Amino acid sequence: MTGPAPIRVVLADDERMVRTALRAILSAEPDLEVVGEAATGAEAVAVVREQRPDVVLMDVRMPEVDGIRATEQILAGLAGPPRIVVVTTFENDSYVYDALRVGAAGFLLKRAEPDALVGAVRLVARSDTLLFPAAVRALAAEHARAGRTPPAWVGRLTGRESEVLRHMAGGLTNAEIARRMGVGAATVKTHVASVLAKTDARDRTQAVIAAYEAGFLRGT
Amino acid sequence: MTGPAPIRVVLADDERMVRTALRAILSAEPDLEVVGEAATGAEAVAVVREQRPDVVLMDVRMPEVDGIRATEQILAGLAGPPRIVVVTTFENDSYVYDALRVGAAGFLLKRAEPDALVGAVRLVARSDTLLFPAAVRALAAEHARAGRTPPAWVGRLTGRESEVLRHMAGGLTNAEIARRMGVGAATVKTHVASVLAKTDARDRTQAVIAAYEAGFLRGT
DNA sequence: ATCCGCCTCCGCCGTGCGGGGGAGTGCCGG
DNA sequence: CCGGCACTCCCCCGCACGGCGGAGGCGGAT
Repeated sequence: MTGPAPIRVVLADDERMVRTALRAILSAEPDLEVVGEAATGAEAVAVVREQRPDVVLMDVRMPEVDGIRATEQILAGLAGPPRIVVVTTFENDSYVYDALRVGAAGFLLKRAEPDALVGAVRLVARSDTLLFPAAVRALAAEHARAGRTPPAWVGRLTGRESEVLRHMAGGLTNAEIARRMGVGAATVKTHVASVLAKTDARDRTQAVIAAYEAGFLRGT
Repeated sequence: MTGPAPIRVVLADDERMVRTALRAILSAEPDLEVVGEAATGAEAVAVVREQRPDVVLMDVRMPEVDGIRATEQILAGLAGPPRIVVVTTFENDSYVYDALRVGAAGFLLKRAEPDALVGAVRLVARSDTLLFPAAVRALAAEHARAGRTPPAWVGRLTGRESEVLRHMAGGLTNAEIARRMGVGAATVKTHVASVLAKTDARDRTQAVIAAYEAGFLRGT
């Protein structure tokens, strides 16, 4: 039942006390083994390169090279890179996005229960699962807001009108749109007028704003 | 050491075989207890209301009421709602965003290892941790793209110019901006001209586009 | 003391833009 | 068969817009 090969973990945090605490928590588990520690980002990269751990617990705030950059370097430079769990103190830390961007496997709060910590380490070591706290909900909520119900006018636009609106949002003048669409300038004016009416805009600027707000330009 | 109260789990999936498999996996763990099953979203809501579980494993695709809507209803209607882990088959499922939006505590793939599954259940039951597969990386990457390096001109704008650009992006005419800022129309024209020059735009529409593209309106 | 950036304003001028009409063509569906 | 819709194009008009040049005050930096 017990895997003979323990999960090898490296700790990266500038505060010695935090490292000690983490080590104490993880060492209590028979299937976890702390194989290295680092106090700076640069050190973390070196230790990981040397120890080849399965999981890295990486603090975001560290002198010289921060945890994000260190994560980036580790994942970029190694063949079989470890799973990196970014650790931070505050929930509304904007680092979550950075952590995700650079390919961190997870994101944990320092205030998390020890149980959650060891559980997280086991999880990222064994599967392609990411761990994220409530902050991610904010991200998702924002995304949901951006992709919310498109206004009714989007569906009412005819093919030509949509095309014209797209060109308007590209910053083209009526004459340029006419040239690109192979029609007369007067025709474009008609379409623009229709777009303005349907978007309830009084000028092309407001129409373009409406297009952006509605996420009308998705699919570029 | 062992908590006497097991984690109560409800399974919601339209395929009987999946439910059986999940039940088998979870029942093998002494600290987990499957207290109910549901084959539709509506059923899931009813079962949860009755059983008050700690965790719900919710399939996204279900007849009548899908898992997302069911999650929404459960979290909206109950006082002490359970943690809901949304389960799906495919990784690039757009449901991740929906799951996050409606407040699901986690997101798991059916192809995940049994170990990961039980680990996930324990984790969401005990802590405020979210579980997400690689699909979230795409979300983050998109967010990173949207929040990429702001163009140089953003920093070059003076206070007044920024204010004017913000109003332009609000769809106001020069006269309206002048009124709102308590200055003369000529002054606004000057600022607009500066903005156009710095944003390399030839008209206000292009300037507004630049503002949107640069994420200049963040903080609204 | 000097310079420079920012903010404030003033004119003039050309034009792209938007509002208001009208009008002809095809196509689809009742 | 005819009405409705989308697409095409035309006219005129008023004006907000943007380009140009100029000017004065005010504060911080050198």
